[in-house]
Amino acid sequence: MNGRIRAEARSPGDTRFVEGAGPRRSPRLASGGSIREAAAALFLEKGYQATSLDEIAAAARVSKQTIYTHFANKEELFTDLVLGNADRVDEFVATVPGAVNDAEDIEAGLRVLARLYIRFVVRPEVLRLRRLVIAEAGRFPGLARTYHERVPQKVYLAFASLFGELSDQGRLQVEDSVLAAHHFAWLIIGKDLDHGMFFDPSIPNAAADLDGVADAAVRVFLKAYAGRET
Amino acid sequence: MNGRIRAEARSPGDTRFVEGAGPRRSPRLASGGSIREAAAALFLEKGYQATSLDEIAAAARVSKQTIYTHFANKEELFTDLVLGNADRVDEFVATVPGAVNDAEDIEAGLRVLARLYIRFVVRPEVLRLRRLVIAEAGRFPGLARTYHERVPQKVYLAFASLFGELSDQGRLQVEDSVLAAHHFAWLIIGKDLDHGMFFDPSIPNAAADLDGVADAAVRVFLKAYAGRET
DNA sequence: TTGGTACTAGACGGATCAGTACCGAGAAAG
DNA sequence: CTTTCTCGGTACTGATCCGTCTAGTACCAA
Repeated sequence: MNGRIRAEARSPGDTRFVEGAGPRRSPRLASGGSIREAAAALFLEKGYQATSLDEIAAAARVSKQTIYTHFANKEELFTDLVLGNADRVDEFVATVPGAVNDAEDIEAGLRVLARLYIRFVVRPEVLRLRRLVIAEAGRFPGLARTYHERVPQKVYLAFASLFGELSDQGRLQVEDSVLAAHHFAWLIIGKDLDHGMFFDPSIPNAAADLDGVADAAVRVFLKAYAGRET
Repeated sequence: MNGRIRAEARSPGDTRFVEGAGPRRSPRLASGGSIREAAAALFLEKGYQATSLDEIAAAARVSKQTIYTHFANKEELFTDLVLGNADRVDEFVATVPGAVNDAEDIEAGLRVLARLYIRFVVRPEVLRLRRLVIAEAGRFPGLARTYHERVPQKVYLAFASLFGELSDQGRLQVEDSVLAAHHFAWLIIGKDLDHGMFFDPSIPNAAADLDGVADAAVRVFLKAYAGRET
């Protein structure tokens, strides 16, 4: 059912065999990566409980025993996946200061930032990972806390620090920069994030005009927080 | 392990027996309610998969067979619970128009509304139900859609209709009332709802100044959408 | 050659769980 | 009193699944 060519054409254990179409199985000890990939795909699609290790092993074209040589148990494989993919926010967070400072005025800069932000959040992998973590927050509360610190919180704090600087420069009028960061974030992503939690993220909101949503959020934000621009 | 008195003091099948402290089991065919209660408590605490029908039966002081006379299977019991508790939004939605119209000015009215709203959303039962639905959105996409329509969407639309009226009266300046409704909603609940998804809702955000958050949201909203007050 | 490592394939233990079957005890109706 | 219905208690079936274990193969280094 997996559409594999391998089973009938290959003698068992022959690692040098090159697949007809698929990539060659990298020899020796490189299985960790393919296990991670297969586990990610299955966990994100079906959830933690509904994904069996046998399925993961089959999808990774690896025996179950091999999984247990790389990971202690199912839980460790799961947390490794969640936290491994969590670091991808850093790419976005790094662009936050520059997005505004490189722009001509605050409004243009925030618009750029807002558009980057909503596009980052609305991606199916991000939505699915968030959903997965929320779903297992009861079973793995520590993982949920860590994920929240490493992903959403990190973004809020980056916004807060940016707004603090802009306020010091008089380009914004912000009293509580963390509160302003939350206002900025949720004005932008509230609607689409909510949608992504309840509906299948792979067919994203057809009627979603991401740029329009981002621009409208910036407009509201600046009405409340605009300072005197140079 | 359930701390029950019943097992040792009661001969099996004696329905007339009155429990030491608990309420008397209502005779004949009234078990539907207690099953629902027990299922709700367990599903909301542990999730769908992790809750077994044996647990529900034990908690409801009912045999497993009795569950199957009231519900076709586990899935039906689950959807019944989710949709049954979903109708509690109506109490809130009904107060939306009055909250503003009964107030002296728009700002006071929106403040009342915002405080009601955040208090409604932040309740542990609401957060847990939302988390449960999101967690099972993959397995029960139809249920997730229905829940979203009956709960969050209903609130957004109530806000939108209110803002549309207020705009017609010149008391607000709103072009897209649905967009304004989302802005209003997420300014208020974004931060705490996010927190409630990742952390245990039973120990709610200790540092949460709900009134302060609501008032700040209203301030931002009105900077962007205020009309000319009479 | 020898030994160690990484791997496959498959079976198995032990446990959980949804759903069914069966029995006996009450309760209500005739 | 008898029949019929509801219900609790419990055992059972069939299935799934984690994690372990065994047997055997391929590769590499000493």
